[in-house]
Amino acid sequence: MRYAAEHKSETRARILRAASRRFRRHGAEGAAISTLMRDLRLTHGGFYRHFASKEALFSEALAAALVEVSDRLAARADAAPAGQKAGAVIDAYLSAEHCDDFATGCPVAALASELARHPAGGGRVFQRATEAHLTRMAAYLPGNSAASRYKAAAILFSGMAGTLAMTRAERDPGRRREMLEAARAVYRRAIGP
Amino acid sequence: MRYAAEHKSETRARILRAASRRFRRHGAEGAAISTLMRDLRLTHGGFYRHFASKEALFSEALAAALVEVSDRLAARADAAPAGQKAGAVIDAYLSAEHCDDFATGCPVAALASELARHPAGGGRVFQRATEAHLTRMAAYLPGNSAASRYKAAAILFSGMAGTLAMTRAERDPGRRREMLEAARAVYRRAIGP
DNA sequence: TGTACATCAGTGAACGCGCGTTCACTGATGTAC
DNA sequence: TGTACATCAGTGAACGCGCGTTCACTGATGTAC
Repeated sequence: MRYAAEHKSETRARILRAASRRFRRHGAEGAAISTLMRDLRLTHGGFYRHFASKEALFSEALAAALVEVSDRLAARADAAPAGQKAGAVIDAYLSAEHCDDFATGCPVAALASELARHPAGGGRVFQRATEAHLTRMAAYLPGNSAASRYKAAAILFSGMAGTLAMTRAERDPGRRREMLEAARAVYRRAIGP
Repeated sequence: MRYAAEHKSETRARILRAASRRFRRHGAEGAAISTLMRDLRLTHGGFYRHFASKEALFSEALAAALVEVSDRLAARADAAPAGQKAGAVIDAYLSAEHCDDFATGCPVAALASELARHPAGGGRVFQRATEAHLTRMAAYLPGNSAASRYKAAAILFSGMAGTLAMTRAERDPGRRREMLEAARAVYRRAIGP
C-alpha cells in the first residue's frame, strides 16, 4: 500500500514520540522495539524504514525529550515576572508533577547514569540539544558573563536531575513531597543573586 | 571437592566485590553473570550457591558499594580540621579521581536513574545503606536539627551525584575539570553556614 | 584404624526466552508511454 | 484513456545471539559406625 507523502514522516514522528516516553519510563534496555511498534499498531519489521537502529532511535528520542522539557520550562520562566524567572524554573523542575511523571519528564533525570555509558549520551544530537537547553536556561540566571551563567546552569540542572532521580527512588509519597520542598528551597537559595 | 569452612564466604565476598565494580561500570543490565564468574575463574553455574538471583546480587552489591564510598568520604572528613569537614567531603566527591573512576566510585552517580526503576533501588538493603550514609554525612553539615541536617545531606548528595554523572558524559577532559571545579565552588557555597 | 556414606562448592551442558536485525513479500498508488 | 511497470511503507517469519536459571554430576573431605 502506497501512502500519502506526509504519511511516512507522521509515522516516524509517532514512533519517536512513543519511544521518547518508553525510554524515559523503562530505560534504554527496558523498551523493546517489538512492543513499541505493537502499541502503535505496527509490526517491528517496519521500524527499519524509519530508523537505522535502536541506538539511533534512542539518541533522537533523548534529544526530542530534552527539547520538549526545555520548551516547557522556558514557558514557565517567560510567564514569571522579571527577577523570579529562575525560581519559576526551579519550582517547575522540582514540582510534584514532574517527580511523578517519568514518561514525559526530563530525560536527564530519567536516564542520567545511562548517558555516561551509552554512546548516545555523547552523541552529537543529544549533546547539541543539551547545549541549547543550558544556553536557554542560562539566560534566566544571574552571573557576570555568559560563560559563568552557562556553567551555573549546567551545575543547577545536573544537580536537580540527580535530586529528582533520587526522590523518585523514595517510596513514601509524603517524604517525596518533603524532599522536593526542601530541594526547591536549597536550589533557589543557591542561585540567589 | 570439599573446601575449608571460610572458603565459601570468601568466594561470596569475591563475587560481591567484582559485581559491585562491574555494575557501576556497565550498569545493571550490562554486567552478565557468566562473564563475571569467568573473570573470577569460576563457572556461572556455581553462582547460585551464593546468591538467590542476579537481582539479589545487584541489591547487595549496590549497598556494599555505598558503604565503601561512605567510609572513604568519612575518612576524608575526619582528617580535615573542624569547620572544613563538609568542604573536604565535597572536594573528595567532586574530585577528578572520583569522576574518572566509575568502577569504585559512588553507586548513586553510576546508577542513579536505574535506582528509581529497579526494585533493588527501593530494596531494604540499599535503602538502609543510603540512610546510614546520609546520617553519617549529615553530621558534617550545619543545621539546627538532625532532621534538617539529614535533609540537607540528601539534597547535597543527590545533587552532587547528578552533577558527577553529567560531568562523566562530557567527552572533553578539560571541560570536565572546569565543570568539577565550578561545581565544588557551588556546592561549597550552598552548604555555607 | 578402617570402611561406607553424606555433604556441598563448583562444573558445564542445556533450556527457554526476549530481543535486534534481516529479508522476501504484499499491494495500493504514482509514473511512463 | 488505458496498460505495464516501478515504488516503497508496512508485514511477519526467521536468524542469531546473549543471558538468567536449572540440573545432573564430580570429587575431596567430614562423619558415623
